[in-house]
Amino acid sequence: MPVKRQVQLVTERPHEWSTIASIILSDSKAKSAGIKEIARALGISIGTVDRALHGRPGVSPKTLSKVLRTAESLNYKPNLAARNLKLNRTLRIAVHLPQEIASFFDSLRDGIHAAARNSHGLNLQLDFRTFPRLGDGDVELLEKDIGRDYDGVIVTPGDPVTIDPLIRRLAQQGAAVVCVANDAPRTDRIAGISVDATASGGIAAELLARTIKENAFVATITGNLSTLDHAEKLRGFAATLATFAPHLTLIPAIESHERPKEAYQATLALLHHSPRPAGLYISTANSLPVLRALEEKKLLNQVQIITTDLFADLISLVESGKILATLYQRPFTQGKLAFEALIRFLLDGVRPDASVRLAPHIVLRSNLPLFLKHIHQNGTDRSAGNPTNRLHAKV
Amino acid sequence: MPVKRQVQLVTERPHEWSTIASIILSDSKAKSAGIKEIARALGISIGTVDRALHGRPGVSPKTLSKVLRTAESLNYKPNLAARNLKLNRTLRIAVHLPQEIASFFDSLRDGIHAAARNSHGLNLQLDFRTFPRLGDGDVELLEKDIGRDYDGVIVTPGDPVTIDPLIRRLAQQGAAVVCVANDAPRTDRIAGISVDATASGGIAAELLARTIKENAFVATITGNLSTLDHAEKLRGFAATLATFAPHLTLIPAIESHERPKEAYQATLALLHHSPRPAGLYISTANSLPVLRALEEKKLLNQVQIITTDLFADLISLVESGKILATLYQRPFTQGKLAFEALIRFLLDGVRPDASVRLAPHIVLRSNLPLFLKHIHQNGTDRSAGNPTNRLHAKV
DNA sequence: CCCAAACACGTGTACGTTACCGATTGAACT
DNA sequence: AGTTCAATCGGTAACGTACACGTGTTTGGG
Repeated sequence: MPVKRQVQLVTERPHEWSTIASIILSDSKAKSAGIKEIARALGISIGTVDRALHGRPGVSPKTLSKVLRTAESLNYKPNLAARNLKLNRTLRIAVHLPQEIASFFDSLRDGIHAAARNSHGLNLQLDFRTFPRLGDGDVELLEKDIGRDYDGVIVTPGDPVTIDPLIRRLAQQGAAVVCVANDAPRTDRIAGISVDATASGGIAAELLARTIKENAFVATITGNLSTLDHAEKLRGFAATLATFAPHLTLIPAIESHERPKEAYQATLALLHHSPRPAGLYISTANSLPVLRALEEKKLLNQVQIITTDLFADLISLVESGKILATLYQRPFTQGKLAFEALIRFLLDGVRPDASVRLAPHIVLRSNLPLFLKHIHQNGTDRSAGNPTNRLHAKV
Repeated sequence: MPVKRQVQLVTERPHEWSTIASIILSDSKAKSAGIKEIARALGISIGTVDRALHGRPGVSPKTLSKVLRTAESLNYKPNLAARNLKLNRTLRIAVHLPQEIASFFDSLRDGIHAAARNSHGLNLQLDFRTFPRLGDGDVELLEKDIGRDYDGVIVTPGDPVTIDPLIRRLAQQGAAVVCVANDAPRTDRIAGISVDATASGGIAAELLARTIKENAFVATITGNLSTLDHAEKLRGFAATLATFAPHLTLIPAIESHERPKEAYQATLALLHHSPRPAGLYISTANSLPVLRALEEKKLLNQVQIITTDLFADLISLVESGKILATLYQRPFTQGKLAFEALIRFLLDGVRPDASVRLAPHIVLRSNLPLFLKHIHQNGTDRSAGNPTNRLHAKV
């Protein structure tokens, strides 16, 4: 059963909790006392102390202040184990992620699992919901969970027009919503965890600028400029280019709309541009059609390429130097941070930073091996190996 | 009071715990039962069930197997809150870190704090020990803690000759030791968390190789080649250079022994090398004397520089492009991971990977802003602001 | 002045688990 | 047969907290 009321109560009285938090982390010299000790110290009953500490009615102002004072002086620290036992709260959390781009979202799920594993001593119910892809089935699935009284929801918002109202309804209903991999800033979500898209574009531009020394053209291939993430990447790219790389000229962005064929043909068209671009920034994870076109034209070694994210097919291209760098968006970390922020809010009432922007990892040939252990192989191994093994492998 | 016996017991019987872990993370459909339900189902007492589940003596083999079977079928999941309440275990953990290089180790401490904050529902005692610098006071401090019966110790090992025996004694005594920032592989530490030094060197070489196009010399300035970390960085640097950058020639490494004056003068001497090196990799965090020498000779813009770590004085140099990149060793993450691994071992008996090698962050001009929030200002603000604020600011 | 309402506070129970003390059994030995 | 003793198991207190409920005290209005 969910614990709405309790959670809200906690949220309403943050001062008590922040005090407690600091006490927990304080020096070990101070022995922490329980509710019983402070009752005995004041010669009153533990019931009164309990009411006073929780701001419940039925306690006179004098005793209230006395209790609070001696609680402070005795270094009162609530025994969370006892509290959890008594309340028998089980946090219910739903996770809505797409199936598509498995290399990304499987790692993200792993990150959530890893964080959940670390939350000892509280029993939680984690419901993973999977829909085919962003914009395809996500709305229906999320709608179903609205009435289910979840304590928290982790979600990757796709189209703001359809998803934002749902998030607002969830929040209004009392659920804490954390966005991951993409943000929905115009909603009541308590946090959005994602990679800093502007910085991603900036890094791509800086790397190209440092690699290409002569005057040249550079191009970008993106997914969909209507999504915030892709637009910001492009803005960051263009801005850094304009500021620090006057010798590079930017060709207008090409949208692939995440369709392989369109990406492939747009790339072929791009290569006919005169003069041919010397650098290329592919800001969507769907880079394979683009790379295939380049390969067929034997231009993989002529054009400096920056890609996005990391998956099996990219590895050899980075190893061989055909890709200058790829910007890894750290899905594992994103999932872990999202879960931690959610739990911390639900349990301690601490509001996380509204938007957490991670630094993408710059994957080069020389540090590539460090990232391979995070990479999922092709989807087929999903059934092989028992769950325990998979979890333990991802420490 | 420490919980040695309990912990060891758990470690001896990992099968039970891994089963439980998988149950916790399993689908929500399966309702989890308590010790009471399984006792009732078998018509025996909860005392017997408890003994059976924990492998304690006094249970006949038949009932033992019966209990284990029905525990499995009923999806038994121990209520950790109740367990913690009853046992009233308080984990005692000591953290031994140097004072020096505050920008690094303060962040590391913050990471430990952040992870500790996330461990809800268990009361732990965190004792931070601080000594002046590696090799100066660390041995004495660690020796004092050997008899104190800690459950776990996080330590940055300096000189293996003096520290390794202490770690061995700690481990033999029952404490779980996690090394951080530097490893002590020839001991019984359960894990070592650090940045992949070989990759760091490789990245530095690759960045220089991609930036410097013509035939040239490159140099390295390191701290102390006798420490594993610095030696590995240099090996990685030389290896990548040899493999991928035939146009760059490596000047023999210069050791600063972490002494500013020595570093300064060695740099001046280096700049008289003919031809003057076009690239420089400073693999120690003590890069300021080197940079000062370069500045005085007006060569900051002539030489491509890769530094190590990130602190206040480096920021403007990265911003202005005088430093090509700095390799950030992510102390916050190191501390967080070290603590998480330790807790997971103590509570669940899960042995972490013996050595975790993090990927360093490549900090360029374009992604520098993303890292500034982790950077501590100059030491003076340490006293300002109450602890609560500092903790909450570092979400 | 009295009764009741409002208020202040104490008491008791339950949460699930562990640790401990007895109770019961059965076998071995005197 | 009586005694001892180990093996096996049941029963229960206690961990610290939350909350419902009961008791005692003050207040206010008729």
